[in-house]
Amino acid sequence: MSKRTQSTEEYLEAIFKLQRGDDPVTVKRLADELGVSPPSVSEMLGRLRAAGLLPAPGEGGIVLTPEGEVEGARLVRRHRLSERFLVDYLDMPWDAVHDEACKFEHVISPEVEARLAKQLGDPRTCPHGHAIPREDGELAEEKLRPLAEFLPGEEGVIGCIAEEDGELLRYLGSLGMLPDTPVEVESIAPFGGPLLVRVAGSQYALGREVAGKILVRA
Amino acid sequence: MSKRTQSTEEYLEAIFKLQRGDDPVTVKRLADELGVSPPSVSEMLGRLRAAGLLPAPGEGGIVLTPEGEVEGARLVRRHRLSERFLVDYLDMPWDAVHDEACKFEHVISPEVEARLAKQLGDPRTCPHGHAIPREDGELAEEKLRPLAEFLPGEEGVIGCIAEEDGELLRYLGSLGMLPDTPVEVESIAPFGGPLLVRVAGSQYALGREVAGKILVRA
DNA sequence: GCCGATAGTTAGGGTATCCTAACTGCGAGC
DNA sequence: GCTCGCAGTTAGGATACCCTAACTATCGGC
Repeated sequence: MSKRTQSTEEYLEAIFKLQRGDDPVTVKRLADELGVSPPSVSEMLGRLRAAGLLPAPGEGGIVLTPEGEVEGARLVRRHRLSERFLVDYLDMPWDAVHDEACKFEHVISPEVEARLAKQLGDPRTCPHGHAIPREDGELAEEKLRPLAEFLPGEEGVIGCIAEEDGELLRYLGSLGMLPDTPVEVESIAPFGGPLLVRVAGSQYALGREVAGKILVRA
Repeated sequence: MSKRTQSTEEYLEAIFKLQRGDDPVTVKRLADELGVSPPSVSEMLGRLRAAGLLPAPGEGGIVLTPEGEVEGARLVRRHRLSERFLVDYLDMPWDAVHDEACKFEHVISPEVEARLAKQLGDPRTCPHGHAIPREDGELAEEKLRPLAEFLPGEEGVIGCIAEEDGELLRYLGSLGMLPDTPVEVESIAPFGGPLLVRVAGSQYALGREVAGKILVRA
């Protein structure tokens, strides 16, 4: 009733994360997210339904049951705690920890999870700024706006980076654009051109694409 | 050429460990060690041979190739480093860490391994006293004698406990019989009876079975 | 020198996971 | 209102595990 395979956990987590977005969760999106084929997803959804993690047969789209929700949150919690651990204790660069944490999240028992959280000082966010769900699955989300939507003159504080790709994180890190850093949009070039932003006294030109990944507390 | 499944790694590690004993490694012993059936072992041995971790087809019994040897040592290293981490950083009891470490050892990358070792102060042994192989696979083993072979009046210092069962470890822990603790055999009851040992000023009666699991530096 | 026990392998299945190819079914546009 | 395209499922197959049952082969006695 409770030992999930690693694969099962990966699907659970992916559904949980997609579910928090605005768009409905589809087979296609899951397949893309997990890098598998649509039939593989269909098949696994069947197993998840059988396990009571998704509502039984026909209806309601792909939405986790309360049980699935809790387990998904738990996995996200372990993932983000692992990232914090890798950065805070092992001193790894923030752009390298996502992939490692993907493996760790599946081997952390409740006991280890609890001790790890305590030892890390019960962190509220991962190194990329995402909130860490609580043990009971509660996830306090702030409403954030992509920097790309800011108007010239607006300012805010970086909340999180909506991207786990190491390349981008390395780039942003080199600019000092980490969570909790104040930013201001100074001007925006027309025709989809770059944004001129000011960070810690320096000025940088950011493409719209990149600016869309930077979520800011207004 | 280099991504092993978890199962493969478990076999590798088991062969590595059995290989350091005096008896030859057999299908039967592996099956017992891993809790699987002999045919499953045969099958996996075929895969290990195909992967170059065991010598090719017919000859030489079950002995790892140099490559297999290094990978096996590496897994043992990760396992024991994990145990140290769980005890030293997360404060877990020494009798609970083996099972957790069995899971961790498969998700630790070379990068994480190196940082973990450094952060823990490059420990030489696991919490149960077993030597931790070096990165290159070198494993410095001391020659130890089971306490059960000691004669009355002999003394020594506990080297390691040859058992990962939590029950026994909990018991020994409660007696203060941890690695690096001095012990003396005071007398031995005849007819396979218990040994009377002195540890840190207290006297305990240990069954032969238990005393055989306590390996001591003479 | 044959006999039974034991180790090991072969044969035949089962599950979980993945894939590609082919089919279904629904809505958008003309 | 028909058709094309895309999402999703079904069908069929592969691989890595694991198992039990049955066969082989080998070794210690007598």
